[in-house]
Amino acid sequence: MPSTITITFPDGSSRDHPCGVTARELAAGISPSLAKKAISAHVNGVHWDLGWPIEGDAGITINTMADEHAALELIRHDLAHVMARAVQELWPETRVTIGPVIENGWYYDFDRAESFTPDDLAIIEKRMRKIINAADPVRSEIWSRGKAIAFYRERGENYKVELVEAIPDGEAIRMYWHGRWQDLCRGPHLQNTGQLPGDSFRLQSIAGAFWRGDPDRPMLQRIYGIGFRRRNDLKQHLKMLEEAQKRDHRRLGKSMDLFHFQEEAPGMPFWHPDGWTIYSELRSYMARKQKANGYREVNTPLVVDRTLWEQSGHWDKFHEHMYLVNVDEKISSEGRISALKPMNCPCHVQIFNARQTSYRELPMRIAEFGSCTRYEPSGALHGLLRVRGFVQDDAHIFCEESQIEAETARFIALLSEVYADLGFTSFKVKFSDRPDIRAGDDTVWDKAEEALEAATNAAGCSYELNPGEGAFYGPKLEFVLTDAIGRDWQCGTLQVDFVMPARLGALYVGQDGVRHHPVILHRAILGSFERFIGILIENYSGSLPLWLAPKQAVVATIVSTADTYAETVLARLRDAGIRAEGDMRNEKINYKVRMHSLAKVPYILAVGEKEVENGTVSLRTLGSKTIDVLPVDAAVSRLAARARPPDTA
RNA sequence: GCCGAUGUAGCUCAGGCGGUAGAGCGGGUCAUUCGUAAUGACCAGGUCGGGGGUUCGAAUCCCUCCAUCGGCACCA
Repeated sequence: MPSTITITFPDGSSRDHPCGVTARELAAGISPSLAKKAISAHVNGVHWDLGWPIEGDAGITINTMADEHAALELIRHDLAHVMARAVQELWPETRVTIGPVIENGWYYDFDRAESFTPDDLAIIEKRMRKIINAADPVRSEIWSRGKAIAFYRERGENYKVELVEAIPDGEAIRMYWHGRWQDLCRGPHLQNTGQLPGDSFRLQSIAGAFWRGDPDRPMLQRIYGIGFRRRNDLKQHLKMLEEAQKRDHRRLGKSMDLFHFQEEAPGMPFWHPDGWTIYSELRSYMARKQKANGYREVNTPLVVDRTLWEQSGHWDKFHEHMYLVNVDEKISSEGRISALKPMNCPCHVQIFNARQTSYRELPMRIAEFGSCTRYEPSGALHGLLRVRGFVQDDAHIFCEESQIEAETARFIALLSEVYADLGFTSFKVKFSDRPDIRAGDDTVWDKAEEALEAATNAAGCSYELNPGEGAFYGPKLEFVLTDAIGRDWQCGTLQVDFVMPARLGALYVGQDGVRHHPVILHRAILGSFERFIGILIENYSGSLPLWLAPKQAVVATIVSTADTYAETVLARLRDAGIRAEGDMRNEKINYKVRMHSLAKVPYILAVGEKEVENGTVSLRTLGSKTIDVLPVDAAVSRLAARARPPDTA
């Protein structure tokens, strides 16, 4: 190790320092105020604790609270420690585990026999402020594994023992102290707890979480917090959450009278007329899009004998999540067990297998708006976003290996068009590769993953890796959309499958006259109509584009003498294919405008004495205060033109 | 499925240390005929999620089941 090292600052100036100098000392060398304001450093690009020694030549920047990224990271991380300390001070019997930074905040998992209550959160917050006010110094040391394990054993912190044991050889075991309170942590951290803003954080919720995500290990109690640099940022975030909750599709579904759920059929939506209108419009649109892109639509049975599911491998992996179907023994002596189909692929393969297919017919694209039913775990159900009964916009592309690339590009293009039409211009793409439990040997998986990866790259589609999350029969691309409060949901998917064709005996005759297994591309664009509509409602806050709006226009009378005229206007709109309704109630126009605006009806056509006299309507557009007075013909043709679905416009 | 919370009128919610329930919106009726985000009055609506227990008496306390919400786990 050299005795002196060269430190270079962002302005390009550099100086020699003794090896092992800390960023805190460097900051102090610049100015006392910087030493006080400093929160951390970046040393050769690595986020660095002010107290860690620097042991080689380095470029360094000193961070203060003005450096947003570093500041938020530290604030949230230190708040996690301060919260854990507060909890252990209040309830010393609590064992601590882990507490990472997450988006907007942090969580910490605790093991404690008694449950935390919502009231406890305020108590913990108060204690945290006390710790912040104490401005206790933060320091760290690197310990040997043996010393750390002994330390935690003695204190009964068994989870920490397990964590220390799991740290790979050669990685430092760093021990941190916030005042006298100790935690195992990679760091970095702030200089002292007093650097934390005491008014810009909040404990949000308590939840259960399995230790190490393993359902066979103990259930811990997780406390979530959010933290920011300034009180205003916190307030803004809370306000945003509140606004987001108003967009929740479950809430809008109720207030807009689109659908409901009830105890007798958990996870199975009852679609009301207006909700079903959205559904039907979307389905017609998808049918046209797919037809125009070379898909043939089919329909397959809802109830299928278990032998088919055994053959496909779904029985083995998912039979606990399948609805089994049988009939009264007095009526049937067959004794067969069938299942409601949880997915469509084996059925589509039956259609493929029903006759001999030539390579000339490939790629063969078979689509179905397939009704599927899955017994999802009760805790997974979530409005329309996770249901037990749903319809997939499913299709299977039977093709040769050489066609994977072109078909992938074609699919991604189609999906992008559809998403853009539906208001989603940006979306996440995840690449999920082989899971631990899977069908097919590794050579098949190598081939499938390589093919999908190459095809995705060739299509110019960037993605993030999602290791081990593929389907049991093949790797998949997931097209992910986000709900009102930022939760991710897989909607579209593309899966490359070399396994199912062999299992289900799918064959085509190649150019060489020999039979081959085709490759199956499993794909969906929306995923399920249910989930997609849920996201769609949230994305538009219920104000759907005109072509999807259940009620496109309301003709509202101002005086009852306009009733007859309103009826004729209404008839004209309906003749033009507009979903219009009349409001001839004995109410003031103010009331009607308010009511239909709240119901998010895109157009209100008000008619009173003037309109009757001139053959006009007063057209009011949702979200706008201006009113167009125009002849009925003009209004009808304007609405009709605007109401055309994007693929027919 | 697991941890925790919640469940009162169509909706949003108040109340309830045990003595059989309230508001606002919505709905109905009547009056009002009004010009772009709430006209007024009156009326009807609830076995307080289901079942069981304690009690003279349970919406309120206890047990249990169901559903929902927030997470975790799961997601073909």
